[in-house]
Amino acid sequence: MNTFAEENYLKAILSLSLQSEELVSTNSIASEMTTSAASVSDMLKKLQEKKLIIYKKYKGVALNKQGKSIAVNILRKHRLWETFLVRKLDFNWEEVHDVAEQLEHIKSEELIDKLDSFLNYPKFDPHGEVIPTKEGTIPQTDRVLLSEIEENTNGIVLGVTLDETSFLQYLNKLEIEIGTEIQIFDRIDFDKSVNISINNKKQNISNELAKHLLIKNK
Amino acid sequence: MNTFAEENYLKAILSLSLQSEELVSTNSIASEMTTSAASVSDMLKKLQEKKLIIYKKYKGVALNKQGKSIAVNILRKHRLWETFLVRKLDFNWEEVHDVAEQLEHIKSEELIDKLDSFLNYPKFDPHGEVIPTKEGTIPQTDRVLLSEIEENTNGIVLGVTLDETSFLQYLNKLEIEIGTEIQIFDRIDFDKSVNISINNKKQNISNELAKHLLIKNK
DNA sequence: ATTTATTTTTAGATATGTCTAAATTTATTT
DNA sequence: AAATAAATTTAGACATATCTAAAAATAAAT
Repeated sequence: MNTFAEENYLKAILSLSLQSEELVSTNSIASEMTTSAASVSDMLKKLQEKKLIIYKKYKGVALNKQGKSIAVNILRKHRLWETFLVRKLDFNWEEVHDVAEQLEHIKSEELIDKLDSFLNYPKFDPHGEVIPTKEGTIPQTDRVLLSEIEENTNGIVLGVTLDETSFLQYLNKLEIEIGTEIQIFDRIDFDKSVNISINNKKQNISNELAKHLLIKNK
Repeated sequence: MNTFAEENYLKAILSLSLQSEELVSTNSIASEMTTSAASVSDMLKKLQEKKLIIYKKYKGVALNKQGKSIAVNILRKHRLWETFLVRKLDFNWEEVHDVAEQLEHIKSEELIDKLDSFLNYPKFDPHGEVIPTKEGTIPQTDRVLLSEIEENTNGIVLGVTLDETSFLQYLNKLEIEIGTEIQIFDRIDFDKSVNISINNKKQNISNELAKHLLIKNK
Protein backbone atom coordinates (compact mmCIF):
# COMPACT_ATOMS: atom_id res chain seq x y z
CA MET A 1 0.00 0.00 0.00
CA ASN A 2 1.34 3.42 -0.90
CA THR A 3 1.15 6.68 1.01
CA PHE A 4 -0.60 9.76 -0.31
CA ALA A 5 2.78 11.40 -0.87
CA GLU A 6 4.07 8.50 -2.93
CA GLU A 7 0.90 8.48 -5.00
CA ASN A 8 1.18 12.20 -5.63
CA TYR A 9 4.76 11.85 -6.85
CA LEU A 10 3.83 8.99 -9.18
CA LYS A 11 0.94 11.06 -10.51
CA ALA A 12 3.22 14.03 -11.15
CA ILE A 13 5.76 11.85 -12.95
CA LEU A 14 3.00 10.37 -15.11
CA SER A 15 1.68 13.81 -15.95
CA LEU A 16 5.12 15.03 -16.99
CA SER A 17 5.83 11.81 -18.91
CA LEU A 18 2.69 12.35 -20.97
CA GLN A 19 3.86 15.84 -21.88
CA SER A 20 7.15 14.72 -23.43
CA GLU A 21 9.05 11.61 -24.32
CA GLU A 22 12.16 12.49 -22.32
CA LEU A 23 13.13 11.39 -18.85
CA VAL A 24 11.46 13.48 -16.18
CA SER A 25 13.82 15.84 -14.33
CA THR A 26 13.94 16.44 -10.60
CA ASN A 27 13.30 20.14 -11.02
CA SER A 28 10.27 19.64 -13.22
CA ILE A 29 8.72 17.42 -10.56
CA ALA A 30 9.58 19.95 -7.86
CA SER A 31 7.96 22.69 -9.88
CA GLU A 32 4.89 20.57 -10.72
CA MET A 33 4.39 19.78 -7.05
CA THR A 34 5.59 23.11 -5.67
CA THR A 35 8.14 21.51 -3.39
CA SER A 36 11.93 21.57 -3.19
CA ALA A 37 14.27 19.62 -5.44
CA ALA A 38 15.77 18.10 -2.31
CA SER A 39 12.44 16.63 -1.30
CA VAL A 40 12.02 15.20 -4.77
CA SER A 41 15.46 13.58 -4.64
CA ASP A 42 14.59 12.01 -1.31
CA MET A 43 11.34 10.62 -2.61
CA LEU A 44 12.82 9.33 -5.85
CA LYS A 45 15.25 7.28 -3.83
CA LYS A 46 12.37 5.81 -1.90
CA LEU A 47 10.26 5.08 -4.97
CA GLN A 48 13.19 3.33 -6.58
CA GLU A 49 13.65 1.15 -3.50
CA LYS A 50 9.98 0.26 -3.80
CA LYS A 51 10.62 -0.60 -7.47
CA LEU A 52 8.05 1.79 -8.87
CA ILE A 53 10.33 3.93 -11.02
CA ILE A 54 13.50 3.75 -13.07
CA TYR A 55 15.78 6.39 -11.67
CA LYS A 56 19.30 7.32 -12.64
CA LYS A 57 20.95 9.92 -10.45
CA TYR A 58 21.40 13.28 -12.17
CA LYS A 59 19.81 11.82 -15.32
CA GLY A 60 16.11 11.69 -14.65
CA VAL A 61 13.28 9.32 -13.90
CA ALA A 62 10.60 7.28 -15.65
CA LEU A 63 7.77 5.13 -14.33
CA ASN A 64 8.21 1.39 -14.64
CA LYS A 65 5.28 -0.91 -15.33
CA GLN A 66 4.09 -1.10 -11.75
CA GLY A 67 4.55 2.59 -11.06
CA LYS A 68 2.69 3.52 -14.20
CA SER A 69 -0.13 1.20 -13.29
CA ILE A 70 -0.51 2.89 -9.91
CA ALA A 71 -0.30 6.38 -11.38
CA VAL A 72 -2.83 5.67 -14.12
CA ASN A 73 -5.17 4.27 -11.51
CA ILE A 74 -4.91 7.47 -9.46
CA LEU A 75 -5.67 9.45 -12.61
CA ARG A 76 -8.68 7.22 -13.24
CA LYS A 77 -9.95 7.77 -9.73
CA HIS A 78 -9.38 11.52 -9.93
CA ARG A 79 -11.36 11.83 -13.14
CA LEU A 80 -14.17 9.55 -12.02
CA TRP A 81 -14.56 11.56 -8.83
CA GLU A 82 -14.58 14.81 -10.80
CA THR A 83 -17.31 13.38 -12.99
CA PHE A 84 -19.30 12.42 -9.91
CA LEU A 85 -18.89 15.83 -8.33
CA VAL A 86 -20.10 17.67 -11.41
CA ARG A 87 -22.78 15.29 -12.64
CA LYS A 88 -24.29 14.21 -9.34
CA LEU A 89 -23.40 16.82 -6.76
CA ASP A 90 -23.80 19.83 -8.99
CA PHE A 91 -20.34 21.28 -8.58
CA ASN A 92 -19.08 23.64 -11.23
CA TRP A 93 -16.35 21.93 -13.12
CA GLU A 94 -13.84 24.59 -12.08
CA GLU A 95 -14.37 23.80 -8.41
CA VAL A 96 -13.83 20.07 -8.34
CA HIS A 97 -10.08 19.74 -8.60
CA ASP A 98 -9.08 20.21 -4.97
CA VAL A 99 -11.71 17.85 -3.65
CA ALA A 100 -10.86 15.24 -6.28
CA GLU A 101 -7.21 15.51 -5.24
CA GLN A 102 -8.29 14.23 -1.86
CA LEU A 103 -10.80 11.65 -3.06
CA GLU A 104 -8.37 10.08 -5.51
CA HIS A 105 -6.42 8.59 -2.60
CA ILE A 106 -9.30 6.64 -1.09
CA LYS A 107 -8.35 2.99 -1.16
CA SER A 108 -11.08 0.65 -2.32
CA GLU A 109 -11.24 -0.99 -5.69
CA GLU A 110 -14.85 -1.90 -5.10
CA LEU A 111 -15.70 1.73 -4.43
CA ILE A 112 -14.31 2.82 -7.76
CA ASP A 113 -15.98 -0.03 -9.64
CA LYS A 114 -19.32 0.90 -8.13
CA LEU A 115 -18.77 4.61 -8.72
CA ASP A 116 -17.92 3.86 -12.35
CA SER A 117 -21.11 1.86 -12.71
CA PHE A 118 -23.18 4.53 -10.93
CA LEU A 119 -21.91 7.10 -13.42
CA ASN A 120 -22.68 4.72 -16.28
CA TYR A 121 -19.06 4.12 -17.28
CA PRO A 122 -18.17 7.61 -18.48
CA LYS A 123 -15.40 7.93 -21.06
CA PHE A 124 -14.59 11.58 -20.40
CA ASP A 125 -14.47 13.74 -17.31
CA PRO A 126 -16.08 17.19 -17.05
CA HIS A 127 -12.94 18.81 -18.43
CA GLY A 128 -13.11 16.67 -21.54
CA GLU A 129 -10.18 14.54 -20.40
CA VAL A 130 -10.32 10.84 -21.17
CA ILE A 131 -10.84 8.52 -18.18
CA PRO A 132 -8.33 5.64 -18.01
CA THR A 133 -9.80 2.13 -18.04
CA LYS A 134 -9.96 -0.25 -15.10
CA GLU A 135 -7.30 -2.26 -16.93
CA GLY A 136 -4.90 0.65 -16.71
CA THR A 137 -4.79 1.95 -20.25
CA ILE A 138 -5.38 5.54 -21.28
CA PRO A 139 -7.59 5.39 -24.37
CA GLN A 140 -6.17 7.43 -27.21
CA THR A 141 -8.50 10.02 -28.56
CA ASP A 142 -8.20 12.57 -31.25
CA ARG A 143 -10.03 14.94 -28.95
CA VAL A 144 -7.74 17.72 -27.78
CA LEU A 145 -8.34 20.94 -25.95
CA LEU A 146 -7.66 23.94 -28.17
CA SER A 147 -5.27 25.11 -25.47
CA GLU A 148 -3.19 21.95 -25.97
CA ILE A 149 -3.46 21.51 -29.72
CA GLU A 150 -0.47 21.27 -32.03
CA GLU A 151 0.29 24.36 -34.06
CA ASN A 152 -0.38 24.59 -37.80
CA THR A 153 -3.17 22.03 -37.93
CA ASN A 154 -6.84 21.94 -38.82
CA GLY A 155 -9.66 20.73 -36.62
CA ILE A 156 -13.37 20.54 -35.93
CA VAL A 157 -15.05 21.75 -32.74
CA LEU A 158 -16.38 18.68 -30.94
CA GLY A 159 -17.65 20.24 -27.75
CA VAL A 160 -17.05 22.46 -24.80
CA THR A 161 -16.18 21.78 -21.22
CA LEU A 162 -18.08 24.66 -19.70
CA ASP A 163 -21.72 25.64 -19.83
CA GLU A 164 -21.82 29.13 -18.44
CA THR A 165 -24.12 31.48 -20.28
CA SER A 166 -21.47 34.16 -20.73
CA PHE A 167 -19.12 31.59 -22.19
CA LEU A 168 -21.67 30.21 -24.63
CA GLN A 169 -22.78 33.68 -25.70
CA TYR A 170 -19.21 34.60 -26.42
CA LEU A 171 -18.84 31.47 -28.57
CA ASN A 172 -21.87 32.58 -30.56
CA LYS A 173 -20.29 35.92 -31.16
CA LEU A 174 -17.10 34.25 -32.38
CA GLU A 175 -19.22 32.04 -34.69
CA ILE A 176 -17.98 28.94 -32.95
CA GLU A 177 -20.37 26.03 -32.67
CA ILE A 178 -20.15 22.26 -32.71
CA GLY A 179 -18.97 21.15 -36.11
CA THR A 180 -17.23 24.42 -36.91
CA GLU A 181 -14.01 23.90 -38.83
CA ILE A 182 -11.04 25.86 -37.57
CA GLN A 183 -7.46 26.32 -38.68
CA ILE A 184 -4.88 26.59 -35.93
CA PHE A 185 -1.84 28.72 -36.69
CA ASP A 186 0.32 29.36 -33.68
CA ARG A 187 0.36 29.88 -29.93
CA ILE A 188 1.69 33.05 -28.29
CA ASP A 189 4.26 32.33 -25.61
CA PHE A 190 3.38 35.35 -23.52
CA ASP A 191 -0.27 34.62 -22.73
CA LYS A 192 -0.76 31.18 -24.33
CA SER A 193 -3.41 32.60 -26.64
CA VAL A 194 -3.95 30.87 -29.98
CA ASN A 195 -4.20 32.36 -33.45
CA ILE A 196 -6.84 30.58 -35.47
CA SER A 197 -9.09 31.17 -38.41
CA ILE A 198 -12.83 30.43 -38.62
CA ASN A 199 -14.63 30.79 -41.95
CA ASN A 200 -11.47 32.41 -43.29
CA LYS A 201 -11.61 35.02 -40.55
CA LYS A 202 -8.44 35.27 -38.45
CA GLN A 203 -8.96 35.50 -34.70
CA ASN A 204 -6.94 35.40 -31.52
CA ILE A 205 -8.42 33.11 -28.87
CA SER A 206 -7.39 33.56 -25.24
CA ASN A 207 -5.99 30.62 -23.32
CA GLU A 208 -8.91 30.95 -20.93
CA LEU A 209 -11.32 30.29 -23.77
CA ALA A 210 -9.14 27.70 -25.53
CA LYS A 211 -9.07 25.61 -22.38
CA HIS A 212 -12.78 24.99 -22.78
CA LEU A 213 -12.93 23.99 -26.43
CA LEU A 214 -12.64 20.36 -27.47
CA ILE A 215 -11.20 19.92 -30.93
CA LYS A 216 -10.93 16.87 -33.16
CA ASN A 217 -7.63 16.91 -35.00
CA LYS A 218 -8.07 16.38 -38.72
CA MET B 1 -6.67 22.14 9.99
CA ASN B 2 -6.32 18.82 11.76
CA THR B 3 -4.52 15.65 10.71
CA PHE B 4 -6.29 12.36 10.15
CA ALA B 5 -4.75 11.02 13.35
CA GLU B 6 -6.03 13.93 15.42
CA GLU B 7 -9.49 13.54 13.94
CA ASN B 8 -9.51 9.85 14.72
CA TYR B 9 -8.59 10.48 18.34
CA LEU B 10 -11.30 13.11 18.71
CA LYS B 11 -13.79 10.71 17.18
CA ALA B 12 -12.79 7.94 19.59
CA ILE B 13 -13.09 10.26 22.58
CA LEU B 14 -16.54 11.35 21.41
CA SER B 15 -17.64 7.78 20.97
CA LEU B 16 -16.49 6.84 24.47
CA SER B 17 -18.00 10.00 25.96
CA LEU B 18 -21.39 9.06 24.54
CA GLN B 19 -21.18 5.65 26.22
CA SER B 20 -20.76 7.01 29.73
CA GLU B 21 -20.74 10.25 31.62
CA GLU B 22 -17.29 9.77 33.12
CA LEU B 23 -13.99 11.14 31.93
CA VAL B 24 -12.48 9.03 29.19
CA SER B 25 -9.42 7.00 30.23
CA THR B 26 -6.21 6.62 28.30
CA ASN B 27 -6.57 2.86 28.19
CA SER B 28 -10.10 2.95 26.86
CA ILE B 29 -8.96 5.14 23.99
CA ALA B 30 -6.01 2.84 23.32
CA SER B 31 -8.32 -0.13 23.25
CA GLU B 32 -10.91 1.64 21.06
CA MET B 33 -8.21 2.55 18.56
CA THR B 34 -6.10 -0.58 18.96
CA THR B 35 -2.97 1.37 19.72
CA SER B 36 -0.71 1.68 22.75
CA ALA B 37 -1.46 3.73 25.84
CA ALA B 38 1.82 5.53 25.26
CA SER B 39 0.69 6.74 21.86
CA VAL B 40 -2.55 7.95 23.38
CA SER B 41 -0.70 9.89 26.07
CA ASP B 42 1.44 11.53 23.41
CA MET B 43 -1.57 12.54 21.38
CA LEU B 44 -3.57 13.81 24.35
CA LYS B 45 -0.75 16.17 25.14
CA LYS B 46 -0.87 17.46 21.59
CA LEU B 47 -4.64 17.82 21.51
CA GLN B 48 -4.52 19.78 24.73
CA GLU B 49 -1.92 22.12 23.29
CA LYS B 50 -4.28 22.65 20.36
CA LYS B 51 -7.06 23.38 22.87
CA LEU B 52 -9.41 20.68 21.65
CA ILE B 53 -9.73 18.68 24.87
CA ILE B 54 -9.70 19.06 28.63
CA TYR B 55 -7.03 16.71 29.85
CA LYS B 56 -5.81 16.08 33.38
CA LYS B 57 -2.85 13.77 33.66
CA TYR B 58 -3.73 10.39 35.17
CA LYS B 59 -7.35 11.53 35.53
CA GLY B 60 -8.82 11.34 32.08
CA VAL B 61 -9.99 13.45 29.20
CA ALA B 62 -13.11 15.13 27.83
CA LEU B 63 -13.77 17.07 24.65
CA ASN B 64 -14.15 20.81 24.99
CA LYS B 65 -16.55 22.76 22.81
CA GLN B 66 -14.27 23.03 19.83
CA GLY B 67 -13.08 19.42 20.04
CA LYS B 68 -16.62 18.17 20.27
CA SER B 69 -17.65 20.26 17.30
CA ILE B 70 -14.90 18.70 15.20
CA ALA B 71 -15.66 15.19 16.39
CA VAL B 72 -19.39 15.50 15.76
CA ASN B 73 -18.66 16.79 12.30
CA ILE B 74 -16.49 13.75 11.55
CA LEU B 75 -19.32 11.55 12.78
CA ARG B 76 -21.74 13.41 10.52
CA LYS B 77 -19.46 12.94 7.54
CA HIS B 78 -18.94 9.26 8.33
CA ARG B 79 -22.66 8.59 8.49
CA LEU B 80 -23.51 10.63 5.41
CA TRP B 81 -20.89 8.76 3.42
CA GLU B 82 -22.19 5.41 4.68
CA THR B 83 -25.65 6.45 3.57
CA PHE B 84 -24.31 7.37 0.16
CA LEU B 85 -22.43 4.11 -0.21
CA VAL B 86 -25.47 1.99 0.61
CA ARG B 87 -28.19 4.01 -1.05
CA LYS B 88 -26.41 5.11 -4.21
CA LEU B 89 -23.52 2.75 -4.78
CA ASP B 90 -25.28 -0.42 -3.70
CA PHE B 91 -22.89 -1.45 -0.96
CA ASN B 92 -24.13 -3.82 1.73
CA TRP B 93 -24.39 -2.03 5.01
CA GLU B 94 -21.83 -4.36 6.55
CA GLU B 95 -19.19 -3.36 3.99
CA VAL B 96 -19.23 0.39 4.22
CA HIS B 97 -17.41 1.08 7.45
CA ASP B 98 -13.80 0.91 6.24
CA VAL B 99 -14.41 3.07 3.21
CA ALA B 100 -16.38 5.60 5.25
CA GLU B 101 -13.48 5.76 7.72
CA GLN B 102 -11.41 7.11 4.86
CA LEU B 103 -14.04 9.35 3.31
CA GLU B 104 -14.89 11.03 6.62
CA HIS B 105 -11.54 12.84 6.54
CA ILE B 106 -12.08 14.57 3.20
CA LYS B 107 -11.97 18.30 3.82
CA SER B 108 -14.68 20.29 2.08
CA GLU B 109 -17.73 21.72 3.74
CA GLU B 110 -19.32 22.30 0.37
CA LEU B 111 -18.86 18.65 -0.52
CA ILE B 112 -20.76 17.51 2.57
CA ASP B 113 -23.51 20.08 2.07
CA LYS B 114 -24.01 18.90 -1.48
CA LEU B 115 -23.82 15.25 -0.50
CA ASP B 116 -26.44 15.87 2.19
CA SER B 117 -28.69 17.52 -0.36
CA PHE B 118 -28.08 14.75 -2.93
CA LEU B 119 -29.18 12.18 -0.34
CA ASN B 120 -32.21 14.31 0.48
CA TYR B 121 -31.11 15.21 4.01
CA PRO B 122 -31.24 11.76 5.61
CA LYS B 123 -31.84 11.57 9.37
CA PHE B 124 -30.43 8.08 9.91
CA ASP B 125 -27.59 6.14 8.39
CA PRO B 126 -27.88 2.55 7.10
CA HIS B 127 -27.10 1.18 10.56
CA GLY B 128 -29.98 3.14 12.05
CA GLU B 129 -27.71 5.66 13.72
CA VAL B 130 -28.85 9.23 13.80
CA ILE B 131 -26.89 11.65 11.58
CA PRO B 132 -25.67 14.77 13.41
CA THR B 133 -26.86 18.07 12.02
CA LYS B 134 -24.75 20.58 10.13
CA GLU B 135 -25.02 22.75 13.24
CA GLY B 136 -23.24 20.09 15.28
CA THR B 137 -25.99 18.60 17.41
CA ILE B 138 -26.79 14.91 17.70
CA PRO B 139 -30.60 14.58 17.62
CA GLN B 140 -31.99 12.52 20.50
CA THR B 141 -34.14 9.50 19.74
CA ASP B 142 -36.28 7.24 21.92
CA ARG B 143 -34.23 4.15 21.30
CA VAL B 144 -33.04 1.72 23.97
CA LEU B 145 -30.27 -0.81 23.97
CA LEU B 146 -31.50 -4.42 24.13
CA SER B 147 -29.24 -4.84 27.15
CA GLU B 148 -31.24 -2.16 28.98
CA ILE B 149 -34.74 -2.93 27.78
CA GLU B 150 -37.65 -3.73 30.06
CA GLU B 151 -38.65 -7.41 30.29
CA ASN B 152 -41.81 -8.81 28.69
CA THR B 153 -42.11 -6.22 25.95
CA ASN B 154 -42.06 -6.13 22.18
CA GLY B 155 -39.77 -4.06 20.03
CA ILE B 156 -38.33 -3.38 16.62
CA VAL B 157 -34.64 -3.37 15.81
CA LEU B 158 -33.72 0.17 14.88
CA GLY B 159 -29.98 -0.09 14.59
CA VAL B 160 -26.68 -1.20 15.99
CA THR B 161 -23.92 0.56 17.88
CA LEU B 162 -21.00 -1.42 16.52
CA ASP B 163 -19.59 -1.59 13.06
CA GLU B 164 -17.36 -4.66 13.13
CA THR B 165 -17.64 -7.17 10.35
CA SER B 166 -17.74 -10.18 12.68
CA PHE B 167 -20.55 -8.60 14.66
CA LEU B 168 -22.60 -7.76 11.60
CA GLN B 169 -22.09 -11.21 10.13
CA TYR B 170 -23.29 -12.77 13.36
CA LEU B 171 -26.44 -10.66 13.20
CA ASN B 172 -27.09 -12.00 9.72
CA LYS B 173 -26.82 -15.54 11.05
CA LEU B 174 -29.33 -14.75 13.81
CA GLU B 175 -31.69 -13.27 11.20
CA ILE B 176 -31.55 -9.92 12.92
CA GLU B 177 -31.73 -6.86 10.72
CA ILE B 178 -33.13 -3.37 10.90
CA GLY B 179 -36.90 -3.57 11.16
CA THR B 180 -36.95 -7.08 12.63
CA GLU B 181 -39.67 -7.45 15.26
CA ILE B 182 -38.60 -9.11 18.48
CA GLN B 183 -40.32 -10.17 21.67
CA ILE B 184 -38.34 -9.71 24.84
CA PHE B 185 -39.07 -12.23 27.60
CA ASP B 186 -36.62 -12.03 30.46
CA ARG B 187 -33.05 -11.28 31.44
CA ILE B 188 -30.84 -13.88 33.14
CA ASP B 189 -29.25 -12.57 36.34
CA PHE B 190 -26.12 -14.62 36.03
CA ASP B 191 -24.77 -13.36 32.69
CA LYS B 192 -27.25 -10.58 31.80
CA SER B 193 -28.22 -12.47 28.65
CA VAL B 194 -31.70 -11.86 27.26
CA ASN B 195 -34.31 -14.40 26.14
CA ILE B 196 -36.12 -13.17 23.08
CA SER B 197 -38.04 -14.53 20.14
CA ILE B 198 -37.57 -13.63 16.50
CA ASN B 199 -40.03 -14.93 13.91
CA ASN B 200 -41.49 -17.15 16.67
CA LYS B 201 -38.06 -18.69 17.22
CA LYS B 202 -36.82 -18.45 20.80
CA GLN B 203 -33.20 -17.40 21.23
CA ASN B 204 -30.82 -16.38 23.98
CA ILE B 205 -28.84 -13.24 23.25
CA SER B 206 -25.62 -12.56 25.15
CA ASN B 207 -25.22 -9.29 27.00
CA GLU B 208 -22.24 -8.55 24.80
CA LEU B 209 -24.46 -8.67 21.73
CA ALA B 210 -27.46 -6.98 23.39
CA LYS B 211 -25.32 -3.98 24.28
CA HIS B 212 -25.02 -3.21 20.59
CA LEU B 213 -28.64 -3.58 19.49
CA LEU B 214 -30.85 -0.51 19.39
CA ILE B 215 -34.53 -1.27 19.95
CA LYS B 216 -37.60 0.88 19.64
CA ASN B 217 -40.05 -0.01 22.37
CA LYS B 218 -43.53 -0.73 21.00
C1' DA C 1 -1.04 1.55 56.13
C1' DT C 2 1.99 -1.10 53.43
C1' DT C 3 2.37 -3.89 49.67
C1' DT C 4 0.94 -5.22 45.16
C1' DA C 5 -1.23 -4.49 40.87
C1' DT C 6 -2.90 -1.51 37.39
C1' DT C 7 -2.88 2.55 34.82
C1' DT C 8 -0.61 6.22 32.86
C1' DT C 9 3.26 8.92 31.55
C1' DT C 10 7.99 9.66 30.09
C1' DA C 11 12.30 8.47 27.72
C1' DG C 12 14.41 7.04 23.86
C1' DA C 13 13.92 4.86 19.01
C1' DT C 14 12.14 4.48 14.46
C1' DA C 15 9.75 5.74 10.02
C1' DT C 16 7.79 9.27 6.88
C1' DG C 17 8.13 13.46 4.62
C1' DT C 18 9.65 17.85 4.59
C1' DC C 19 13.16 21.78 4.74
C1' DT C 20 17.78 24.71 4.16
C1' DA C 21 22.46 24.82 3.23
C1' DA C 22 26.43 22.69 1.44
C1' DA C 23 28.58 19.53 -1.73
C1' DT C 24 28.62 17.31 -6.05
C1' DT C 25 27.63 16.50 -10.81
C1' DT C 26 26.37 18.08 -15.30
C1' DA C 27 25.77 21.73 -18.70
C1' DT C 28 27.14 26.08 -20.64
C1' DT C 29 30.32 29.89 -21.57
C1' DT C 30 34.26 32.00 -22.64
C1' DA D 1 39.99 23.25 -21.57
C1' DA D 2 39.10 25.99 -17.72
C1' DA D 3 35.72 28.74 -15.50
C1' DT D 4 31.11 29.61 -14.47
C1' DA D 5 26.30 28.47 -14.03
C1' DA D 6 22.63 25.34 -13.31
C1' DA D 7 20.73 21.18 -11.73
C1' DT D 8 20.84 17.60 -8.51
C1' DT D 9 22.07 15.14 -4.47
C1' DT D 10 23.56 14.71 0.31
C1' DA D 11 23.86 16.12 5.12
C1' DG D 12 21.70 17.49 8.97
C1' DA D 13 17.32 19.31 11.19
C1' DC D 14 12.62 19.27 12.28
C1' DA D 15 7.60 17.78 12.81
C1' DT D 16 4.27 13.99 13.04
C1' DA D 17 2.98 9.70 14.74
C1' DT D 18 4.09 5.56 16.27
C1' DC D 19 6.51 1.89 19.26
C1' DT D 20 8.90 -0.63 23.53
C1' DA D 21 10.73 -0.38 27.97
C1' DA D 22 11.18 1.98 32.19
C1' DA D 23 9.46 5.20 35.63
C1' DA D 24 5.81 7.36 38.13
C1' DA D 25 1.15 7.84 39.83
C1' DT D 26 -3.12 5.84 41.20
C1' DA D 27 -6.08 2.03 42.67
C1' DA D 28 -6.79 -2.37 44.92
C1' DA D 29 -5.62 -5.89 48.21
C1' DT D 30 -3.90 -7.62 52.27
